[in-house]
Formats: sequence, structure tokens, C-alpha cells
Amino acid sequence: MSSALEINNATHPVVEQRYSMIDSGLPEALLHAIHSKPCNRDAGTIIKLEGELSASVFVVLSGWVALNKALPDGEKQILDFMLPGEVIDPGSADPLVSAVEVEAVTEVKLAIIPRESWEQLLHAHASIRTAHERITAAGQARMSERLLRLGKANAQVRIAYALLELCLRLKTGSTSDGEKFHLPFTQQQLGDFTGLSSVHVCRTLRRLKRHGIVETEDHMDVLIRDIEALAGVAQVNVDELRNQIIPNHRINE
Amino acid sequence: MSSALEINNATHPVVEQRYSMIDSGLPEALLHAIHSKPCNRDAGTIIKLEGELSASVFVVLSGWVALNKALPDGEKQILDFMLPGEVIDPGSADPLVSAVEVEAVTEVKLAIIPRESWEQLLHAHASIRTAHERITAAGQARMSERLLRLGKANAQVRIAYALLELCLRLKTGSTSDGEKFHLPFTQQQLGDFTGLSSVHVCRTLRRLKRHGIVETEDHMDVLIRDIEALAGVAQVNVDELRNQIIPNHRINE
DNA sequence: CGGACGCATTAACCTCGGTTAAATAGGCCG
DNA sequence: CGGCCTATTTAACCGAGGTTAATGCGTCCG
Repeated sequence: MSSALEINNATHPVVEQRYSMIDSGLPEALLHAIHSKPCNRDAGTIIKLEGELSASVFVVLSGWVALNKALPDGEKQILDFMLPGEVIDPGSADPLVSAVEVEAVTEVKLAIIPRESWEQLLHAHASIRTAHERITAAGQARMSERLLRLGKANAQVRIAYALLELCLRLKTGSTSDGEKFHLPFTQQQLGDFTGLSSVHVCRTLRRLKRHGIVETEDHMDVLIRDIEALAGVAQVNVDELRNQIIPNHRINE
Repeated sequence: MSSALEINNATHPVVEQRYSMIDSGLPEALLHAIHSKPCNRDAGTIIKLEGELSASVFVVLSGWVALNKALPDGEKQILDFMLPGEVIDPGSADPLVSAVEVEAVTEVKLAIIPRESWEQLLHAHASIRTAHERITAAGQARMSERLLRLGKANAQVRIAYALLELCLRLKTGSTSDGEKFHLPFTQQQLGDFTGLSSVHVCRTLRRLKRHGIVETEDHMDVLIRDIEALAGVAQVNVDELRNQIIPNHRINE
């Protein structure tokens, strides 16, 4: 099945374009706006507080960023991770008030773009607007998948889904057994992302390992041994999921 | 405190404009697009399936709509309720594939607008675009609040938050003790919304009633007796929450 | 080299909330 | 009016996952 697809693709090549704000080929206007003031932050830095004034959007140029939200009692939830090429608009119903906390997970490089410049960019360049709309829709689809699992799925499903989602987002193109990637955060943070305690993240990973589905080593280097089994546990179809959460564009010809 | 505010408002009137797609004063283009083909659906009807082709956006004209998402094993989560004046774009990273199921909760009236017409409308009318952006940002802020609570909060917090959110969305303007509203769905559905079983929704409502915070009667007519206490349980500040999740616009003069 | 620190791992214990089931309470219709 | 259907309510039971705490292990640093 997978080989049939590959043969098919070889015969009828697929032009695949990954939408991203920092892909080559974007209008100079964006590149200019971005490169005019790239901004570096160390791992762990809070870039923006929840409720703070939010007059700019951020484009992630390199590194991982987390969008967090906390209850008054201190419990913190990671709403989403943002990867290079993605756009962070922290605004809420009041565009000037941030609904989330923005945190550098690793050392990051950001473009900070004032909201007005950003609006102008979107207005002037249809390609940027399209890319942004795809990326936003992809982000919402991911949020929906996670909301569903937080509401209705157990720990195994949540962890399996999180690993799969992050794998798909990190690896462009098709995915197969043996995919290997590094998650630049702790099991505690994986728990904050999946709504589980760090202890139970550990228990759950152990189970996935014992079943030969994944392996981990050296602080969150993940190896997916059996991606179909992982998708089975996560209750998704890998190809459908990729299509819904990864802002790619395929033209068969 | 509340009375001080009222006095203040009386002295320095607040011009408050609620952003909505069906507010009076919107350009005729939208009204035309909307009224050219209003579309009715009975309660319970599935308007769009998850994964289905999604070439149009929907504007809710009247009634309640739910956005659902289900796991293969059948567990269903209600991601959001959509109220009159709000816009539903079911698309995912692939704009033609719906990431969610769209269901009529009550009898509803919808405007079905082809994606291209919709894009044109947004392009031609800055006021519609602004309203849409506010509404979308408000929706994301709501999703964030819920994701946080699904991940980190117990049943009381979730239920209290859900009641508060729906109350704010239903009642324009300030909110106080004694607010009364009808939720047109069952406790089972409130459970699908908050990630709880219907039995536990019942238990949790009972507790809120025993503490004198809310009352219910006649299939989900809700009366909020003590909104500050409710907000305390929900772990929010009512005014901040309103500002972040309700697409209103205030101009003090 | 040795201590301190952060993270992962494991076990023991307990709670919140799911499941099942039975009882109650309206609406609706023949 | 009486049967039926659906939603709510309540109780009894149980299990997934949280909490706490102890242990191990690698890394950094004095």
C-alpha cells in the first residue's frame, strides 16, 4: 500500500509545497519585515504574559515556542507548541489583550511585527495571506484534535497522539517506521501539554515502549518503531491527520 | 462596586458595540449574501460531517449550532457552541476538508456562503473583516480557556466555567446576580462539552445548587444566584473573561 | 573527586469521576 | 386516563490517574 503510493508518486510526480512564513520564495516585503529586527530569547524566557498588552504578532524563525495558560491556583496547561515558520497572534476578543502566555521552550529567534505592519503585509500580499490562513486553520485543527482527546481519551491515546502530531510537524513529507526526533522539553512539560502528571507520562511511555511501539533515550529523543500501531493507539489515520493539521499543498499532475 | 460602575457609566456613557455578523448597520453586501439563501435545519440535524468536503462557510442567523469531533471508538466531544452572529468555517489545513462535524442543536437558520464569495466579502468590506477577526479571536480565546480546564481543572471548575461562558455570551452588557437563561440541550450534552459523564454533570450541578450558587429547573433553565461565587469556582474574573471572549467594543467618552 | 541539582523511574496509596443500574419525573400520544 | 419514552436524579462500586516519596542517574561545578 505504501509502496504502491510511492510508485504512483514516482510515475505521477506530486508537487508538494509546505506553507510557511519563512519559506524561500516569499515576497521580499515579509523577508524584510522579518529580518529587519530578528530577536533572540533564551530557553525558558517568558516572551509575553497572559493579559499583557499585545500590539505585535510573532513569527518564529527558529526554536520552539510554547503557548501557555494557567489557572489562578497555579496549574499550567501548554495549549500549543509553535515551530519555525508559524505565526503567533496572542490577541483575544480584545486584540490588545493577550489571551495566552508565550514562552521560549528552547533558545529562539523571532520576528516581532507590529500589528499594523502585519495587517498591511497581509493586505498587500495575497500569498502571505493564504499561507497565514492555512497555518491558522492547521493550528485550529490541531487544537480540535487535542481538545477531543483531553475531553474523551485516556493517557495512552493522548501521549500517542502528541508524539504523532509532533512527529508529523517536524518531518515534512511522508512518515514511516523508524522516524527519530528530539523533543526539547521534559516529561513534565509533555504532561502539561497532554493534561497528565509527569509520573503518569512516564508510566504511559513505559507501556508504549514495552509494546515495541516507541523507544526513548537521552532525555526525550524519540524513535517511532511502529507508526501504524502508534496511530492505532492514538486513534487516528496518519494520512488524514497529516492532511488536516499540516499546512501542505499537493498538486497531482 | 457594581453600583459605582453603573453610576460611572451613567455619568460617562459607554458606547458599546457588539461585533456580530448580523448586527444592523452591516453593509448591504453581507445582508444580501446572507438573505439571498437563508437555510433552515431541524434540531439534531448534522449539517456537515467531519472529513467532508467543505466549500462554504456558515453564518448562524438563529438557533444554536455545535461543532463536534469524535474518536473512532464513538466518544464525542462538543468543541464549541456557535450562536447567532457567529461564523463557522469548518475547514482544516486543507480548506476543502472539514475538521469538525457541524450539528444543529436547536432548529437553526443559516446563511451558507461559498468560500469564494466569503473571501470577496472580506476583501471588499473592511468592517466585515474586522468583525470576523474579532469573532474568530474571541472563539480562540474561549477554546483556550476550555482546553486549560479540560487539562487541569476538576468537574466543578469545568461546569462553573461553562455556565459562566454561556451566560456571558447570551447576555450582552454587564452581568449580575439573578441572570437567567435557557440552555437548549441536555445534561448529557453539557457533559460532552465539558468532558464529563452525564451522571457527574448532575452530581456537580447538585453541589453548585446546594451551595446556593445556581438553580436549575425545567430542563436546563439556569438561574445564577451568586455570580461572584460562580466565577470563584470557575477560577476566572468575570470582567477580564468578558473582555477576552466576547467580541465587544467599548469606547469611553 | 564529591556534592548538588534536575530529571526520570518506580512503588504505595487514595481520590475523582466513570459505569451501571434503579428510581423518579415529566411530556406525548393513543 | 394509561403506557411509553426521554431526561434527571441518586446510590453502589470500581479503576484510571494524581500525589507523595524514595531511588537512580547523568551533568555541572566547586
